[in-house]
Amino acid sequence: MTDGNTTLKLDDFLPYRLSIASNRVSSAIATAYQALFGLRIPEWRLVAVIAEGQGMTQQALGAATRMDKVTVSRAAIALVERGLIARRPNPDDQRSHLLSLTPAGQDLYESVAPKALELEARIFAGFGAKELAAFRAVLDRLEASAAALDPE
Amino acid sequence: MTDGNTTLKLDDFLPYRLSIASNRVSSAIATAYQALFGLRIPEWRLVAVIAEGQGMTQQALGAATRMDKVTVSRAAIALVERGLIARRPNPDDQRSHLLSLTPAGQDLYESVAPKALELEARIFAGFGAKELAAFRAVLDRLEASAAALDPE
DNA sequence: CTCAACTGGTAACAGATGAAACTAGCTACG
DNA sequence: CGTAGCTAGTTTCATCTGTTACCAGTTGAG
Repeated sequence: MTDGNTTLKLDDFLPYRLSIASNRVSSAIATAYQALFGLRIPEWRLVAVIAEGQGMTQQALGAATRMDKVTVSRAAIALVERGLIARRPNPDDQRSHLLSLTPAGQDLYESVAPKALELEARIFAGFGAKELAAFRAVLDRLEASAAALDPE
Repeated sequence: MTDGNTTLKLDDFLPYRLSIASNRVSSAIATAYQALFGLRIPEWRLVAVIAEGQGMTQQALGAATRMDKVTVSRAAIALVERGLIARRPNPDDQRSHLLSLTPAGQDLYESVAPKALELEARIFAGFGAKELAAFRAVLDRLEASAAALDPE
């Protein structure tokens, strides 16, 4: 070491670790979904949320999935094209549609969901319940505090 | 609830939470670096690693930062253009260069590093040391187990 | 009414990122 | 040596994601 100043080991920098870990996990999941169901992450997220609450607008879906409205729009179009979701006109607002799963979409969801849980279990295997709960809690607070800093 | 089947609340799905939190944090950091120093994340990562170990090849930098060699190449070119790093020929291998910080790069690093730590502190404010250590440990194991699943 | 400001959704555009193709240099084995 | 196969780095191309611009429809003030 030739410098006598502030040093920052990248490996000790938490935002970096977080980013790496998250990218690895996302990539593993994306690969699996793509291979198993031909779904990309935004599409799968939409399916999951619509399955819990049929008849939502894209607006609501964007809020629920934290995705941009553009991303939601594209995913929705792709899912309609594949016959996995259907759009009903919204009687309260001509501009928007209410999205719900078609029978095919419902079927897909029912095979995707267990697979998702299994994948999650495999990735998070070897962690204790308390450990995971703590991890989740940190993520939640982190999400809030980072959002507060970034006025985007 | 009208279905009697497996349900998966997206909000309970850890990979999703992880991805959201990570994106928020990365975005906050990217915004800050861009505004303060005109650096993008890959560039800043390179600076940080080169500062710890001058005279590395891009190959080595890629391994250290977990970034693609293309990303490293682009970041290196951008940093050279700005006069923040210099490339020396590698006497052992004509194909590769050894990268090190210029005085300007060193200066920049010395003002970036404290700022980075401060940002990290702010984002992770309100967490206990033990909590953070546990969080870090989970990230580490996660990184490994996700990488193992994704043969990419 | 009707006009201005606003919102849901899409399209067009731009930036970031990774995979594949390519170039130049290295290494090994005949 | 010389040629086949490999590696460091760059370029090219496709893909993903978000910002901006835009259109149709809605709401509220007058």
